[in-house]
Amino acid sequence: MSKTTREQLLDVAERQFAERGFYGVSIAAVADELSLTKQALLHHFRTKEKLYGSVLERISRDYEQALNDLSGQSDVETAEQLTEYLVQLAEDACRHSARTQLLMRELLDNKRRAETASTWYLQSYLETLTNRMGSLPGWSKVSSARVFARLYQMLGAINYYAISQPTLRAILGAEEADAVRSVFSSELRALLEAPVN
Amino acid sequence: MSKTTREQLLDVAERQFAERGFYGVSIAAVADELSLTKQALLHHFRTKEKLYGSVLERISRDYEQALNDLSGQSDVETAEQLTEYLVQLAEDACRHSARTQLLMRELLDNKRRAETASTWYLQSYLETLTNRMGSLPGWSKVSSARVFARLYQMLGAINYYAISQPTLRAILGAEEADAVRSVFSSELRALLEAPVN
DNA sequence: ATTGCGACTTACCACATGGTAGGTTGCCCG
DNA sequence: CGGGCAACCTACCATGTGGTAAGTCGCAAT
Repeated sequence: MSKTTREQLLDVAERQFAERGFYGVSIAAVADELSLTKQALLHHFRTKEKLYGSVLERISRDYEQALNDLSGQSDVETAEQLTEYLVQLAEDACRHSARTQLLMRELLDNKRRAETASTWYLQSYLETLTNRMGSLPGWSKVSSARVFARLYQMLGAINYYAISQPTLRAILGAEEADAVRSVFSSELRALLEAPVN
Repeated sequence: MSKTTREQLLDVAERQFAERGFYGVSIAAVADELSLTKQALLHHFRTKEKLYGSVLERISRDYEQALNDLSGQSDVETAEQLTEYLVQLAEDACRHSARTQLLMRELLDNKRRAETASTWYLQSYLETLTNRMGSLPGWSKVSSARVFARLYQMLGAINYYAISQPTLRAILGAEEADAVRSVFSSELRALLEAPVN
């Protein structure tokens, strides 16, 4: 059985919002891509804001689930597990760059936007990761601010690189961009071995 | 003597584009903030795209100059100099977060946008930095792809953190956010001491 | 059979947008 | 004094936008 119309609308909206941002997308354009009228879209999502919110909600649900799946695997965390998780995260971020882009846009916009949907999901996600990193052997005696700063630097390195892919391909050329990509994970691992203060 | 109208328009446009993105800003709103009509704005910049381009151009000019200023100071680069430059960059990025936000938005958009203005500036900027990092003692025998990957990770950590400031303040609370900020530079320095492959 | 309802449609509207056309004003230069 | 020009202005317009109103159609339950 194929996807429901609602699901397909969310797919298209997610991609368009990622590419052009909230204001750059018209609901008519989203509906049009499925050969529907915009009123069909408005039937499923009463307003444009609601559509955008649903897209965000779906992403946050997926992320949270992915984190829970990984979380359940073992009680004690080793440095290797966290490292592998972040490496995996980087690869996912590059693969599903649309979602990464959308979340980056949300990060830029949510100062103005009152909705706290993504903020809340980010909150629990960040808390979980921070706690896991803080409970690592080397980090046990470090202040939570330092743990968080370091974690956020890693996330920044990953997400910034992910959304830069098209640009990098343009300014470095395809072969050099591929070369960078092939060593990115290993450089990320090296970063994670940086000394702890 | 005060700034020219054109300069003031660029100031306002820069801030609004940073806050709401290209599509989220109307030229009328920009002009209105200076108690002008939008036709006054259209007199100085013939189209909205041209206005946006001029904003980008001004930023790129400033960045390039800042890099040149630093570049002229000495011929040989030490690891400490590069470190201090990046630390300084991080502080500037947080202080002038509007510009950082605008450039991040441009990075997200320029896949669609044909203008290569920002891409070109990024290109020479990145080349310069990569060369400087590659000529450091520890990095001399490393492939350019690895040098670039590592550099880009640092830039990602810096810029991502800079644009996240408001969100972090919201989810961490003011005091914890300040605590993170006060240790950010020192954690950045630690990152730069990560082992070289 | 009839009712109800979800999934759509066409028709319409108020409004904001980017941009054009054609002034008016004031200042500098000959 | 007078021409020209930069820096604005009012008036206007075509287009696209999000959203409302009211209907059609098919199907499932009563």
